[in-house]
Amino acid sequence: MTTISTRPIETAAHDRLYRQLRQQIMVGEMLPGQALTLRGLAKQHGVSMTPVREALRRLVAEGALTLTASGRVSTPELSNERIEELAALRALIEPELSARALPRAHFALIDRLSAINTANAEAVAKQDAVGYIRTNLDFHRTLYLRAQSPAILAVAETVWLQLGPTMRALYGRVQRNEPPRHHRMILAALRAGDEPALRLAVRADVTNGLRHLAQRGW
Amino acid sequence: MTTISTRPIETAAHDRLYRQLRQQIMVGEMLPGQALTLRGLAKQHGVSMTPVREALRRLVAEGALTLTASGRVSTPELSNERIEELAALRALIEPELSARALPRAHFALIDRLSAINTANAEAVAKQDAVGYIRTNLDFHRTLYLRAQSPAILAVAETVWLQLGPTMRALYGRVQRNEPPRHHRMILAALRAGDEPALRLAVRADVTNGLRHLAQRGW
DNA sequence: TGGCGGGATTTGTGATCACATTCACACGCG
DNA sequence: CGCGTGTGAATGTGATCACAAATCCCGCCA
Repeated sequence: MTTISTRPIETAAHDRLYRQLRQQIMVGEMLPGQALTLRGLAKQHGVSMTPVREALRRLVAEGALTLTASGRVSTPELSNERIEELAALRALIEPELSARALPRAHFALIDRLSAINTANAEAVAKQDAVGYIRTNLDFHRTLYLRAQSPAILAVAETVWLQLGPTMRALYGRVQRNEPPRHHRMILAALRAGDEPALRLAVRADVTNGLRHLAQRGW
Repeated sequence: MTTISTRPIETAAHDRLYRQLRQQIMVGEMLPGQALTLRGLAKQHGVSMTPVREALRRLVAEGALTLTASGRVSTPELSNERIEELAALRALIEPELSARALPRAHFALIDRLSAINTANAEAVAKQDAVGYIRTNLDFHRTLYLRAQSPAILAVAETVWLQLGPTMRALYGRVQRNEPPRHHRMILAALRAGDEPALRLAVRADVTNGLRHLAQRGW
């Protein structure tokens, strides 16, 4: 409407919108079942329906959003079975990523992980659900980036994305009083260079958080 | 242009196009590096650019197609490292799927798997690369469907999709003279109800086919 | 009072157009 | 003869419009 510069120097509008929504979904800023409309998002972001459509289509393809029979999109309300599957995927993939990262995990990385863990503790203290999820995922992503395995990491992030709204709904009501205890075990295994222990710690960390989800009556 | 029925009774145009392209890519009907244009596909399928855009965006999101910096889409030319990662993902995920399917794998299923294997052998005899890939994937999918784990199966299919063009490029030049020998081991393990053997056979089958890919100079 | 029917509104889908960038190819200079 | 360069074609992006289906909501009838 205002500026008709169809291809800005930076990134395309649909791509910016995609990234923004993806981030919001992954860290749990949206609750399960929240509806999104093309015109609503378009007006909200000052663009036309076209880029919104592309961004949503992309997110639906990744499982970040679900599509009703009539084409409406909303954040997913996961069934118990689906949560179990996603937890199983995390338990399969993330130990592998951590093992691949291990040979390249030096002191500087472990220090950064510790710092993220501290920020996580602060989010816990402030009862900040979104902050908790974000720092938790940051912890894992920072470690896995060292694996130099972008394709595997992408799958892991897709799983996180699908769990985003559900994680928020859970962590929003479960009273937490400390950061994940398994994070310390992960750090210890990294320092020791102990791959079996690392795999176990990562698997425990990943399945522990999600065990609670499936137990509640979703 | 002709029929202005924006929402047909069946499925949306972009969805039909998506499925068709996805199938073509997965079974290796397209070679790596093949370029796809919006207007070209639109004209080819008798629709406007809009549904084509959505179908392509979706396929790109799934990794079935890659996006150049200027927004052009083409089938991926995978690096050695990426092939290794995708093979590792298959090796992680598919044994799990087979193990989940095992308790529900009765005679009827094993018979169907044998039939698919026979069709696979015919494809080998006819030097039909696409037929080989299709029956091979059918073998795996038919087994995994019994796992009743749609989220995990979806991830596996996404991996297959990413490997599609590359598999074609490989199987098109490697002379095969028999169906995968591991398929018989899978069937034997299913009949015996032996989960460890099944996991091993599936892992071997999955990594065996792709080991050749990484060895060639991609 | 509760469910149901019908009209108004909302919403997704597809087509078409304008525009800027990118690509391809051939021409011309060194 | 090789290589950069410029021009025209091809391509992706975004906006806008028309249309039909889905949804919502309010009033009516049992």
